[in-house]
Amino acid sequence: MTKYQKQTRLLAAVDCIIFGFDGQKLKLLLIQRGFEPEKNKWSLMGGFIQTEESADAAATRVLKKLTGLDGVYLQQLHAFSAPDRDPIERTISIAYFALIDSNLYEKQISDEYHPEWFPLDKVPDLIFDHKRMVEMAKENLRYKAALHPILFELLPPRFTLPLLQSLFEDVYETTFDKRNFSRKIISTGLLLKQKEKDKENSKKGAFYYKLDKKHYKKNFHKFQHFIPNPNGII
Amino acid sequence: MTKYQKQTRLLAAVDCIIFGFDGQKLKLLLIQRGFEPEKNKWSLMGGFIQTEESADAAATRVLKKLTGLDGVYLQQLHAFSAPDRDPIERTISIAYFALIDSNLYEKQISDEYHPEWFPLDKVPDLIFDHKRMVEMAKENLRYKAALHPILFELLPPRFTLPLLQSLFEDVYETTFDKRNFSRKIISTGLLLKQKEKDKENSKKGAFYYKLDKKHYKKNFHKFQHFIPNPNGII
DNA sequence: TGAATAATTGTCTTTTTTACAATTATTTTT
DNA sequence: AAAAATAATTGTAAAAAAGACAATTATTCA
Repeated sequence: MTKYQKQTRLLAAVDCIIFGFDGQKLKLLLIQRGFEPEKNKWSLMGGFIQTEESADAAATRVLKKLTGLDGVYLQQLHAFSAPDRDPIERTISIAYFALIDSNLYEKQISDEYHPEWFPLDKVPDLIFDHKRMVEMAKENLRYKAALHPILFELLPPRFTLPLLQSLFEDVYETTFDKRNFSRKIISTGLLLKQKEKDKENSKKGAFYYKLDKKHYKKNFHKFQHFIPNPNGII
Repeated sequence: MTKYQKQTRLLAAVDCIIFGFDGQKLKLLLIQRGFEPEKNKWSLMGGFIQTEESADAAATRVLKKLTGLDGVYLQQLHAFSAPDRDPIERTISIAYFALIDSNLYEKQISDEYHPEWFPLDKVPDLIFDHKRMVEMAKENLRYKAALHPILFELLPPRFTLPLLQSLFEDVYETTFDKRNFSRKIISTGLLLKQKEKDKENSKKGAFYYKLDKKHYKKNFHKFQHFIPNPNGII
């Protein structure tokens, strides 16, 4: 069989922009790079794509290695490929972003990397083009979360409306009217009201809600805008 | 300096999903692959990323090689990386999609590839995972065009409302009410009505419109949905 | 002059969005 | 036990956007 003889081979990596919400602020999980170049500088968690591994599989592996978590929301963001982005050797990096409930994350699992959570407005200098990756991920998160119910991935299974609203407000750096917010959220039909209340954060207590998984999957791709029904679903 | 000694190097390519509109139908520009494996099978136009070239640059180069066109709308779609996607040797492909006015394209430029335009509902079998790339590009085009004024990239500088509507109808495989469509389009403030009419396609003639470039750039990123103003612009 | 053709335009109804504040449940304090 | 404090919950009216629906207009051709 022929081969693609004359072409350049190069390294391929993945990097993960890991968003987490601790109930207060949206944060980013960063590590201290464990090897040269730029050893001990802050960095996104990443890794090289292995011989028999897709980029998706590599990102899943890398994410699990750092957080210990499976089944996390993870999606490809963008491939970064400037020839000089890694000074040692040409490397293409496929960036992914992940959304996790940061309460599930246990630091102990990967102490090897000295991971830390940073609020989005206090992200330190990052190696290579990781700053740009983070910027793009933030932009994409806002874009996507305006149309799809993905921010729930950052919350525990049971959450209150005030908590949900504070998450949205943090993501979009704005405030919403409580009445309008709850009406809009409830009208999506995605939430199931629970009988129990969270009594930890207020005297009156706030009802818990859960996602209605059936409607969640069915409605995930829905959106309306210029085109009333872009996917022909309704 | 250290090197990333133990890692696998692999091939990196780009593939272009080229959409064109000829005034009637949205079409896809495909080529007949010029080398083994799968020689003479239908394929997306693609090429390997060169040593000193980013993926964006490679996609631009490849697109120009086939169409002769510069300054075309081109955006990264997704990186495809299944280990066995190319049977000869492991290759990651970064897919891009392009939007061109197919009247600008001249077949002669690249007769080497025997390129042909195919309506979207008559796309032949394609090599490797190119079918999947096309599916994803169609989906992404619909998604994005519902929120951003990118379909204009498929039209000549002057176009009529009936032509614009037929393009939207073709992209979304549906029909729109003429009155509501024009009201909505005009209300974006993106169009400048011209004094001349197109008299070729009807007795009455239809007024030409042009894009208002200033508003186009300013409003490109705007959209409204769940979040009234996700980018804090207004 | 009339018929044919396709572009252009208007209104009413329904739905969605927005702006805005009083009431309720519970705990803490007096 | 009553009152105060705190935060959650709920309603309504006005404005804007979307949707349904058909008559009129400009032009060419017979």
